[in-house]
Amino acid sequence: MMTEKFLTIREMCDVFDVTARTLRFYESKELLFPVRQGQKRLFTKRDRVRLKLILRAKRFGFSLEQVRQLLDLYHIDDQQQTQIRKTYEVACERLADMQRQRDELDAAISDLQEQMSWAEKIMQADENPKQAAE
Amino acid sequence: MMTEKFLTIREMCDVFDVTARTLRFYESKELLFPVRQGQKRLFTKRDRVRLKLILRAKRFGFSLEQVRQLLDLYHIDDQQQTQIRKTYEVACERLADMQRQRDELDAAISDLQEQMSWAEKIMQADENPKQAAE
DNA sequence: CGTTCAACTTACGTGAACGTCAACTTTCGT
DNA sequence: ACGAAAGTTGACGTTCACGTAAGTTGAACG
Repeated sequence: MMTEKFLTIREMCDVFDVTARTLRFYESKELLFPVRQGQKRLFTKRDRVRLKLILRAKRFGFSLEQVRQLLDLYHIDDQQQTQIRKTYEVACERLADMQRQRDELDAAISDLQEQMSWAEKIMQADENPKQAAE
Repeated sequence: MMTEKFLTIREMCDVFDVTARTLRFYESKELLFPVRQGQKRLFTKRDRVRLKLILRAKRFGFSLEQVRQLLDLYHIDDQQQTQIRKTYEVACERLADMQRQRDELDAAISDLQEQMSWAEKIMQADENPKQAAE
């Protein structure tokens, strides 16, 4: 049997460590588009790719609405060509956001490391007290 | 006149582009500690440094509570030495978080750039149509 | 001295992102 | 065939991070 084409909601929950509520909520917000087998949802490969991106982007502080716009870029083939340009522009902005964010993150990491090495010195002096008072 | 030691709430709002409500809210959550002149708040250099970090960290998707813990590292000198070790450990975890996040961000940027260059090709073909139908 | 204006406190309201509970239907194993 | 398990749709509750309005206080200005 080839790699199963669809996942049930429970399988999705296990794989991505989210609740069923979350998946239904994302569907209601048009972030995911599971197909139906009768009443049940079946999540496709595309949904899995999208969910991965959603969770990732969330960790960067993007709102679901921002994520939704971004996701449009990942299924252009489903869309009209006329939409591509607009989507592309949105992507440009998001990309710029992300690059700015990476720069800031680098700066923040450097700052924190500096503070930490400073703290290390303090702790050293505390472990090995020669003259506590100045 | 030396660089003014304190800023009023309004000046803070202008400098950092936040509302007064936000500043009071952050104070109530023990993220900022403006001194009082009578009833009025005066924000110190330290508050300004902290606020900058708060706003930055928020953009990375950290909650205010996470930020509060992080901030403790930046005013060790105010604290008891006994606190340093715990604070240091928290900082280690946050640092790891941030590094993981940077890696993911790099990956996300690459992904997006790839999608965009793909979109560029589509748009090229659309501008310069030789054979629209396959 | 009255008022204007900024800042303050208190408190209720709001949007985003789900959690949780109730009341079904569908499916599966024995 | 039937009861448990899994899935579904409402609908209301909750937490976070503020917004907003109402009423108070204090300094400043004509």
